[in-house]
Amino acid sequence: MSGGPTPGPVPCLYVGVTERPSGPPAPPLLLYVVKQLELATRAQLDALLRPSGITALQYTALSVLVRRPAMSSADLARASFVSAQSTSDLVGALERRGMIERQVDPDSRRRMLIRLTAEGRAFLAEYDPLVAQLEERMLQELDRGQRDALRGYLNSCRRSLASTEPLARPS
Amino acid sequence: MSGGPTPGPVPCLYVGVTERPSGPPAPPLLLYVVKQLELATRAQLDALLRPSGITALQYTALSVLVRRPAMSSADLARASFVSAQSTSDLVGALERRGMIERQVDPDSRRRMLIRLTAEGRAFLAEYDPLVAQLEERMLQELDRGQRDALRGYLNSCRRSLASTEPLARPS
DNA sequence: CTTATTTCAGATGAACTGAAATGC
DNA sequence: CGCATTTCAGTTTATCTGAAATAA
Repeated sequence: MSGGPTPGPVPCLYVGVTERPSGPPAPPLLLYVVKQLELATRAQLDALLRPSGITALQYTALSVLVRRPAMSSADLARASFVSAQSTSDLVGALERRGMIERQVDPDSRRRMLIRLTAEGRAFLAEYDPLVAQLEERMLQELDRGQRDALRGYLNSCRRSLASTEPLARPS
Repeated sequence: MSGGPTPGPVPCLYVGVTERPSGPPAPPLLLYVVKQLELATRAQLDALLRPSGITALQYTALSVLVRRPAMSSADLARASFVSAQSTSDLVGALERRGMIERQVDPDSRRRMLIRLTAEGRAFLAEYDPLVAQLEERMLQELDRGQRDALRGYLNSCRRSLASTEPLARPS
């Protein structure tokens, strides 16, 4: 607080999210809109994948790993903005499911490099069209230029948040 | 799968996320980029709010409630793409913290209408500048027109996903 | 000795489903 | 009775922190 208790009437503030004296109401924070969208996409991706027993998180991890062979669990953590402990669990689950296999990095016997198995690739091949369809549905109102712009803006936001944050070390 | 086991070499697929024969690698799914951005924002919002004991989720709920007085818990659930049970917990926590108070809807004695308390408004007033600063940092590379475009695209995506989904009933 | 990677154990937050009570 | 709202109880998923073992 900054100016005392102000117990009775509403303190009238002119910034961000709190109330304004008149005029158009403040739009929701983009932070909030992003969260909502993530919630909606995850719910639908989960529903889509439920019969397979693979979670949305595991699927997105596979979709990253297929493009970047020979990552370690720690690499994946850095790429995903989460702790190494979190990805360790995730990678363990995918390994038990036979979707990936790991072998010791010849350059460092402490690291385990991840590779998709044939089963993992087959799984992605099976679900890829459905996921692409979900993404298409999400983007249905946007043309090609708008989609590219959206991608660029989202990456810009991610980069800006990562730049001053210790969680995101770009390896 | 569609054409057999293909055990040895990698099945070569031309859609979405799986590998292509050559050319530029497929960009990450926007679904994934959105998730990453949400993770980054929530981590930072949580860090920012940690001293207050209010979670990022609780804060965003307050930021919605300040703009929409006299909502019920069920209204908030519909506005947030989550189940009524989830918001019930959230609203209960905010009530115990003294941020909101509820009173029976005169039009329906089953409904409880939510109002921010003076304490809740003071809390938002205190943290609003910090949250606005976080949002500003996220958007630092984007000019006004790009920010408006981003907001519009995100809302379009959310709408498109909601339109065919039973979770989102527009009240 | 320090650092990075992996992993185990426990805690927490935040969603879900199912079920029950209440009011319209 | 049917439907909406709230809430209780239990479960699941996905993060976190702390701590330990291993390797460079």
